[in-house]
Amino acid sequence: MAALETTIQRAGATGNIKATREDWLKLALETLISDGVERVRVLTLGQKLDVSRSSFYWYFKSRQDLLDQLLDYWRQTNTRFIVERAGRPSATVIRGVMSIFECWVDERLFDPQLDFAIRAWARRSPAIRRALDEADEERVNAIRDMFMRHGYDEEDAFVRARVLYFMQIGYYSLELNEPMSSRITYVASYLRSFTGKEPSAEDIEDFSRYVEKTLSANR
Amino acid sequence: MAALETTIQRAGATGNIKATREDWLKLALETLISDGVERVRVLTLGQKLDVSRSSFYWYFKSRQDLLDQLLDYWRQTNTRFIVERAGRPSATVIRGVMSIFECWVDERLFDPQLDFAIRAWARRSPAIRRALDEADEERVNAIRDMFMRHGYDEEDAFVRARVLYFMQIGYYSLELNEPMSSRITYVASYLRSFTGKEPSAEDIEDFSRYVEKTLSANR
DNA sequence: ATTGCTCTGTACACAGATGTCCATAGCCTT
DNA sequence: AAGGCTATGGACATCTGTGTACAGAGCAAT
Repeated sequence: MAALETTIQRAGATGNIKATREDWLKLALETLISDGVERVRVLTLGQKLDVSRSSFYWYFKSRQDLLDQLLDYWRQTNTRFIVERAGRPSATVIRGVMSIFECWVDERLFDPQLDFAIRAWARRSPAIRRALDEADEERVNAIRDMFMRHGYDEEDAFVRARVLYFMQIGYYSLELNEPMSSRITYVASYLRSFTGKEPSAEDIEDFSRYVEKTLSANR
Repeated sequence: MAALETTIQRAGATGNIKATREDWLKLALETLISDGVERVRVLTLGQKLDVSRSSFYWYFKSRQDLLDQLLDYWRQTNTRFIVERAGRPSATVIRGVMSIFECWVDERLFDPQLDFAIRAWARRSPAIRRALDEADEERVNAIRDMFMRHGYDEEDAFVRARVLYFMQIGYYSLELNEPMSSRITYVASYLRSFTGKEPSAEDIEDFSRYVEKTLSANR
């Protein structure tokens, strides 16, 4: 993502540039993800970029200004893909759930660490809280609708959507760092547990193929 | 909990006491729960207790010393009750799961906010990380064993334990603040989803009764 | 080569946090 | 009432962070 932008920026830069606006943003995002908002600090970022803080205040109005933009970035990524995947037509529920599972497998679709960082941030900022609540509701509703399209009644669809979504958020909360190979071992069990139906051998096979493809693409 | 201790302490106190060790600890715990470790600060706590920081350094070696004791408190609460509830004999899986559900209903058994605070803390402290991983594993294993006692094979039991536990952690991560009345509306659906079996009317009734009793006891 | 624009460094003011030192207030015992 | 001990207040040193002011470096266009 950033490599390209940075190159473009640097090429179009006019003069005496050590750190571009994108450098600051990118490092801030990485820091938000790995360490949380509290650690996104102008001083620290500047030290890492080996540039003084004036550079920052040239590009950004204040620290708050930067944080606002980090939130915007999140808004435009994580939720969008879940809703899109849940909305795709699918032949069976199993296939529908598999479609959503793709988000948990491919970090280009859903970045759990970023989501987690936002969640922590929301604990102490009402504005973030609001944005997050909206996102969560939008996601659960999209998953519920998928279940309903496959004939589950509204309550059951809602509960199953929650179980599926909350379970995944919970999984990320634990930060287990399991390799993908162990995670997919249990796919059949998860599908059975989430849908109440038995996945076919072909379902499992197709999903494994998708995971393989994704892993090599992200390498 | 704290009212009693505080009274005892104050009674036994010898002299010129404005803030007891327990006052500091209790406020620190509350702050940890509501705002996270980063906000557990000697200065801030002192201001709230209306006492200078020297008082703190009389009781505690350092801020770290205080934090260590907060972790100990957590160690001795949350995990213990989950394991205990999961280990109780139960006539059916449904009853077994209900037994664990009690922890999610009664904050005297499991304090989700505290657990969450520890989880956030673990992100930036390897020592906390280790303690938390151990606790998570212990909890999942206890739930898995419960499923196995009711005839689920090991893999299925393990996945169901994870779904149940992760789903709950995920639920807390979202911090929905739903009233208990809406939460119990879906109990039947959750039981069905978690066990793959149909709860009886009596099961649901008994659980509602338990919730009622707990709510009034915690009031 | 001069001018102008963009970006950077240095310095300053200020706020909030930790930890240490030491005098002493206030109760308890004798 | 005097002394002793516990707990507290206030001062000081130090560190980390934000934000502002301003001079000036370095390239680009003229």
